Amino acid sequence: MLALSTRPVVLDPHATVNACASCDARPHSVCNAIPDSDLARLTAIATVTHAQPGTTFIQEGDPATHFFNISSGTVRMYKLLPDGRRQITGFAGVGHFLGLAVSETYAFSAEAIDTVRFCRFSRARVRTLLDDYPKMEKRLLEVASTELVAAQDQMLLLGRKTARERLASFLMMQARQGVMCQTSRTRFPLPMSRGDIADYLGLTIETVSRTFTKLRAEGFIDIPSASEITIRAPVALEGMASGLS
Amino acid sequence: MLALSTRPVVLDPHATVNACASCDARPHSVCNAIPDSDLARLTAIATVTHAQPGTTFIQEGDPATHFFNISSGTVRMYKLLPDGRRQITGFAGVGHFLGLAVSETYAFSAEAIDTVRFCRFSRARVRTLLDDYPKMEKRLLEVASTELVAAQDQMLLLGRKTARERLASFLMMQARQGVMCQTSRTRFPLPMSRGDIADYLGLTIETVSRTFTKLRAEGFIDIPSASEITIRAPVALEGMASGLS
DNA sequence: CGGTCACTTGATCGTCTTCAATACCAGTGG
DNA sequence: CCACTGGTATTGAAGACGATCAAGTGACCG
Repeated sequence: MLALSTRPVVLDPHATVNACASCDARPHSVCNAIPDSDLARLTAIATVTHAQPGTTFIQEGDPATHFFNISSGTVRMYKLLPDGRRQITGFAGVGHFLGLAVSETYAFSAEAIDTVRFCRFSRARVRTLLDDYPKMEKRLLEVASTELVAAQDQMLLLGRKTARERLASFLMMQARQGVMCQTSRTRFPLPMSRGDIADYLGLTIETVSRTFTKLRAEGFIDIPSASEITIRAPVALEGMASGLS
Repeated sequence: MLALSTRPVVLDPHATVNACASCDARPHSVCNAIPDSDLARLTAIATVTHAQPGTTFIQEGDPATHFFNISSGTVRMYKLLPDGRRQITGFAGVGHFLGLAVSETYAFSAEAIDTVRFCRFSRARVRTLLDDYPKMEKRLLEVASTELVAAQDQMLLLGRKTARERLASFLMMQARQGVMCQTSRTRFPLPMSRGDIADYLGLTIETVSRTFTKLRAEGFIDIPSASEITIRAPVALEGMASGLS
């Protein structure tokens, strides 16, 4: 439950020539379904954009006009109840594809946590692109299926796990996906605040903080700074995450 | 949290000639992406099957060899923690497509609640079918996207709503999708038990029962029998469901 | 009828929330 | 260099919502 930032200030688009070819996100993204030779077509419909920390660039309920593809930074996706209660449905990093939906409006909001670079595609244009590249449609289906599985895991977490188990699950998840860009296998940054973590795990800031402190006191983790974590007992934490505590 | 039924007794498959053409589920299902003229191809790879109440026909962790398409009855999908805590991730009815996943194993289990009729398709065969019918792939992507949106709603419910709000959300959801097959717009059956509802909403049986009783005492609903509900104040309940209580 | 099973209701308990105070940290300006 | 500020994180004490434990009710069925 957190205060909201102001509405999306529009961002600073700048045209780019064949940006897709040199995009950092390409290897991790659905874009790799399009062969290098045809990359110009993708570049043609993409608008490269930045969002400053705290900027809302997708607003739940707004007409769903664009798709987004994150090329750097971290995004939080969330839904709100009228009284301000917030549920973060996921964090999106490099290569993540946002905006998949049948509905005419976005089903969630998305905010930049740190500075985020991303590509924006008009839905209509992507649709025509998809017709020519069934492989890309296959990739999207894969992505959607994978997210669905992750969503089911999250339901198990939110519905049935204790605060301790939730934190352990969260940390192991971060550790797993952090490995790619980390030197140390056990130490990684947490780009999001305690409030974000709380709203992602269905807890309060205080419970998150207390549970972190306890896990540290018990020797499972270390907390060099508020936004950095070291895993001390990965196996034990993995067990805890899956409910064997 | 409920006791588990025994492992899947295998079911009674019986070959059928062009079953798909007369299938009740077809209008509601992804199958309708395949033109009537080519329906024989679909029938050729489908195996029509029944499952008795309580039968587990998909087991989390088993090799994911088949897709399923429900033609009648209701199914519960769920995940378990090692100590038996259960989270029901969804109920699947007529036309629902199960088994979408990239992974080599099923991410959830599925059990028949009442007697369920469904078609079973080998994944490999469906894959080749998809290559010939890109329209079907599009439909699958739509289905996956829709489920993803529903999953996000469920995360909001599990992470941030009160017991009261969860029950209200659940009832309105049932009412919405029940309308299709119901005569009365306000009265509908609940095929699932209190235990199922509890495990779907992240509550206990007792809390579900108490909350139902309270909602009835307050005049929002009526409970003609344990497995039937009448909505008395749909607008108020809808508000409650979205957190305006 | 007696037995089973699901559901309901009641009393107590515990985990997480809420409310409140304090600590910490980075940035700013005296 | 240090005081001041605003924001975030931590810690403590009290409270509440839902869980747990336990008993009671009712329906269905042999």
